[in-house]
Amino acid sequence: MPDLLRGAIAAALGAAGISISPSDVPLEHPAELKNGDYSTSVALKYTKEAGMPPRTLAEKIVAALGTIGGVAKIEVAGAGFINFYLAPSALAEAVEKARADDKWGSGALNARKKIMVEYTDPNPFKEFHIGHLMSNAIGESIARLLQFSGAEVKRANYQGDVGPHVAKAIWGIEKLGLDASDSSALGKAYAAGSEAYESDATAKQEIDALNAKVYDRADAHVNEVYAAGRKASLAHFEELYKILGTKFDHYFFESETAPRGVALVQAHPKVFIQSDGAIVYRGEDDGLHTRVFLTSKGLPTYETKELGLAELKAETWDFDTSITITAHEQSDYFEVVLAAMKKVLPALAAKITHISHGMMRFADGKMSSRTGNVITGESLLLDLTDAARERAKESRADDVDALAQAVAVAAVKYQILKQASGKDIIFDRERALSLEGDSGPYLQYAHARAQQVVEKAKGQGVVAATDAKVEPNDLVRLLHRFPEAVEYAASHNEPHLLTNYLLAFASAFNSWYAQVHVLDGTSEAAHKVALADAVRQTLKNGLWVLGIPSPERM
RNA sequence: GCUCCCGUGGUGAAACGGAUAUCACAGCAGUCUUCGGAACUGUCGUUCCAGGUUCGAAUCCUGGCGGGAGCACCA
Repeated sequence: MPDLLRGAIAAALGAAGISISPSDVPLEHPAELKNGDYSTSVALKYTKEAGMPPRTLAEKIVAALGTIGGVAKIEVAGAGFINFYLAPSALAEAVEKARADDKWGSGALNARKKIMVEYTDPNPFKEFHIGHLMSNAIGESIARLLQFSGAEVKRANYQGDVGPHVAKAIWGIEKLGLDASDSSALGKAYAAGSEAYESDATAKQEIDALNAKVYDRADAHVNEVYAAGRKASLAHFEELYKILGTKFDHYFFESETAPRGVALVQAHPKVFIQSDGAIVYRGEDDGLHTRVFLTSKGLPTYETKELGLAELKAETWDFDTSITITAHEQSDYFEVVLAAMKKVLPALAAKITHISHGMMRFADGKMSSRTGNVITGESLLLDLTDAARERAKESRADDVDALAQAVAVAAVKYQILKQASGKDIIFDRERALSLEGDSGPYLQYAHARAQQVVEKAKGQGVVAATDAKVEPNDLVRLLHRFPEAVEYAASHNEPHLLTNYLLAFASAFNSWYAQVHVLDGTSEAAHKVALADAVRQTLKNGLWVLGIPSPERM
């Protein structure tokens, strides 16, 4: 429909002596439903070229448009907008499509593209913190947006299993006599090592020595502790991915990318130069800043490993695009790495893009979990699950724990995905734990209601059927916008654009549901059940794209 | 100091340069066991400041003020 309208409008404008291509026709969904299903501001834009007032030009365009199939009414409104109102039959068709096709709304925007999405990226031996949770929520949703719009997607997770943080954790394990195979002890060990590194010169030397041993793998005991800790950490992360609904296709580790990166750096002595004993890339030539690639001790930094990662990714899968999702604080770093990569791996550098998300900031200073520790992604999820369990006990769900978990995931992901991903999130415990209003559970609840009324209709033998003669309401008009809402979000790699739509849509459903009685025993029930069924499937699709589970009862 | 990002009701957010700036929370007033109240209805209240571009600016440009991030051997 959008393309059809753009073409017709461009042709009508041509009749008024102005020639533009259909793709340049501004066409939008009016924010207010009373202003129609589609609207264009061409008459306002080209009023000068046409040499007539906007409304006069708009009238001329409308006259030239004549009638369009599927459009019931075209009118000039406001300063010179042209509004299009779809015919009941066209909207009824959308309802039927939504019911019949569980892929309804999936498009061809990224058809046949091969895209690798790298996100989450926690570090073994460290805790799964809130930044990882944010990266996971955003990355998973972008991966699904891409999939839903036709792309072949591979999910990648890149983890720092070597480097100073590992040495700090191993030092802590040894000093505190902790068990490396206990994932919950690793966070404590890292904290101890990290603190000692700053305050104790002897400890600093010991940790630096350990770091070298982790890289050269020559010390049998260190290797043993390292292997146990790494294994425990990774197994624990898998439990979290399962709860969050992410299944990675590829895992990359810094222990693999480091040697590749070093080889790349050493092979290009003109690009990576000596400076104060270190090997650096001078980003100033590209308007950036200098960054160290090999330390004066000869060890690779994150920058060098990133080069090796790019090469390793490309060997693993022949992608068209590789997207990396990280926190905003790494944006400048990433630009320098990309600039360097353009010099040594130009073809590959052109395929790599970076999306950054904001930081989680705390509304009231340091945030603590219920155990008094600094809040992590994991503790947040646990706290939310506990809060949700209280509600779940009074629900109609068969499995209270499963529901509590599904609601907790919805609550936390929604918080992250409701706003533009580049912006910081002000974390408010009360708000994050809230299961009402502008929240993930609100969307789930609307879905569960629709699901249950459809099931009940089946039990009563009511056969759903859309009646094209019924005057379309706001709910139907919003439903019709779903495919374009997904495409809009996908084209910007912005899940929040879909979240905003789903909230408005779920809200319209709840209002409608409060006003009408679906199973009222009359002949109109069939039409209403059909609409509820379309809402059910559409919310389910939308929640899937956000990476949020949609329980049938709650 | 330099670079980048951001300033929208009491709070948190939305708005491809378009229509009366939208939504939620909190507040206030209601719906009172309904096909599911994790819901619905009503109400109160907002674009940091000063210029500029435009038929039209929260949005673009310039200059302030305020906040955040980054800027050499961490990731």
